[in-house]
Amino acid sequence: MANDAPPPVANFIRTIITEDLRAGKRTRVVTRFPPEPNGYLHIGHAKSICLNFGLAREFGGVCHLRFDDTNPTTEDVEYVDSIQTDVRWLGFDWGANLFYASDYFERLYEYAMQLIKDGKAYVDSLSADEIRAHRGTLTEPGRDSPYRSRSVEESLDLFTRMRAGEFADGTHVLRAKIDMASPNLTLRDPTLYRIRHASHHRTGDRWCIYPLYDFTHCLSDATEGITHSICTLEFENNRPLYDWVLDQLPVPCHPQQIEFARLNLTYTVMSKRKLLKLVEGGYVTGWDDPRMPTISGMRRRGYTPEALRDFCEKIGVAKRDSTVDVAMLEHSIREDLNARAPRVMAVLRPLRVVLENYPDGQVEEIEAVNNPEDAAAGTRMLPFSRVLYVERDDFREEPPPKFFRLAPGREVRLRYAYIIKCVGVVKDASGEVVELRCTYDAETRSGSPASTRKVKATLHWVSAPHAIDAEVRLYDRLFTVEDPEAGKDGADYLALLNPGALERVTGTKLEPSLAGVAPGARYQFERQGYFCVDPDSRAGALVFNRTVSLRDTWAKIEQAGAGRR
RNA sequence: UGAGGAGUGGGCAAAUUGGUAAGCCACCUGACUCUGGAUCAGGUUAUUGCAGGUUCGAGUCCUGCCUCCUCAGCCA
Repeated sequence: MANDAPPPVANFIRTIITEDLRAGKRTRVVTRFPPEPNGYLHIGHAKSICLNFGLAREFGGVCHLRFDDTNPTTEDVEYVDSIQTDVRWLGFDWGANLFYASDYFERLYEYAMQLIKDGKAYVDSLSADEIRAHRGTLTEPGRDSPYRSRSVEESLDLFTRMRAGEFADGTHVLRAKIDMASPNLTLRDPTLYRIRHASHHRTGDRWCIYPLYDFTHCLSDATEGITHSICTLEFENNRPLYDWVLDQLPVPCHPQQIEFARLNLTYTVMSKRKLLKLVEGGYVTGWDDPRMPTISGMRRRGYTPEALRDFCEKIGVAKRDSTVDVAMLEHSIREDLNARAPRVMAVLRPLRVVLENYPDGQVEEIEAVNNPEDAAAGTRMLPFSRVLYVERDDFREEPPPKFFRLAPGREVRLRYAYIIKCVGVVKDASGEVVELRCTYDAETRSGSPASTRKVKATLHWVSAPHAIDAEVRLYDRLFTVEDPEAGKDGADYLALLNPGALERVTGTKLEPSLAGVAPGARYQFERQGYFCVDPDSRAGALVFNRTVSLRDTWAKIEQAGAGRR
């Protein structure tokens, strides 16, 4: 269970609940997270999960997990399984409070029958098109269906036969009898039930009529004794209907619906429909592709539940549409991993270095700190030898201003080891640098008394004969623009996918202590970023994902310089 | 041009409910540093959508206006 939460940030929902409790309007807090099992959860859901489970915990209440599974044609057990995995992974526990709207189908049916008997619902036999035509527009009232005045007996009979399977899809629906002239379109005799001869992932073929959201959700909430039914802004228009249904029926309680703004993040999309398309269209490798804003994708990428929870707390909760800078998310994961991830040496793009004055065949054991932020993490030994690899980016034949790293004639320190000096550059026929000839200063080994000399840079390195190979996958933002959905209807978002969002780097050289690490393990590759072992890893063929890079001041300087030129 | 919502620095988001604009992210300095990381110290961005009004005093109250979002599925 998550219990490391920082002091809560004030938000309007906490204020409402606090006031309800104080005034005696409520005596306890029961919330619910009600996903439809038609897709994988994403970071936007994480906000809702943290809100609902977080509020329940904060006020000593409970939070239910309830699947809103009323549309058999789009839902699947694959999704109900993944959702449970994700919520649990995020650190929340619904205890025995796992529910399905489909478990309430019989009760919902009885409620519907009651509504018909009370003259508050009727079976309409108009086609979908006709119903639409009768609905009116935003500025014009709708017209009553000719079937609206059907007798209670006839509606009862028809509804019973709908359930019995006597009619084809689309031939009849059950509608609430409210007001076809209401300025709120959701109140213009909303459809409550439709016929769907489809098999449901839980109820199989027992039903061929399925209740719609507006009828199901409020009654499920009331059935479970929910006190605060928290949902997103687009349901604001539906609140009067939520209340209407509950007001017509003998329900055990009347939960309060409260709406908040859903999460939007820069450089990604957050609609299940769009994410599904990325998966089905093969634009990504699956729901858990590390480029995806899904919980499973982020988990695979190396995000921690702690970081996600911290992020959700930091962004706050309000009623205004907003888009959070992805930098905020990156801050949360860096903060968490900085404190916990063991440091390790990994050279992504190796450049061979030969220490001309280092004895051939000699190998020293060098002690390295596992995590400077955590003394308890201890130290480990690294082999050091005459031939090493350093990062290609750490060498410039013609160093630009403010470049502190290696260049001909320059000295740098090799982390935990010696200060070396570049005395020669070896190039191949095409002029590319393939090797650096360097000398080392034997007096400067880390920890030795004579090692106080300062140099401007410290490089990570790996001993060539001891290094192990790995593939490293570097991820960048999924889209090239901040708001991929900005175009009308977000139609063209696929054209905005970032082709550089995934870069596979092979031939990466790692320190030997990494041999045999298990999928999921997280490390900081010194000076580069946080990485985790991908499940694609095989013995002798490790694959790492870059979760997030380290803050990179040099990259900023270099970029600013490029901009000036 | 119907109804319902929302407008606070570059991005999020508070403001004890009329008392003189928190915090986080980002950005910029400087210190420190065997990660150009982390940390520490400091700094720049706000006439709170606009215009009036009430008041000793308004982000908070009143009036008018502007902008943005949601709703015309037998999706949720």
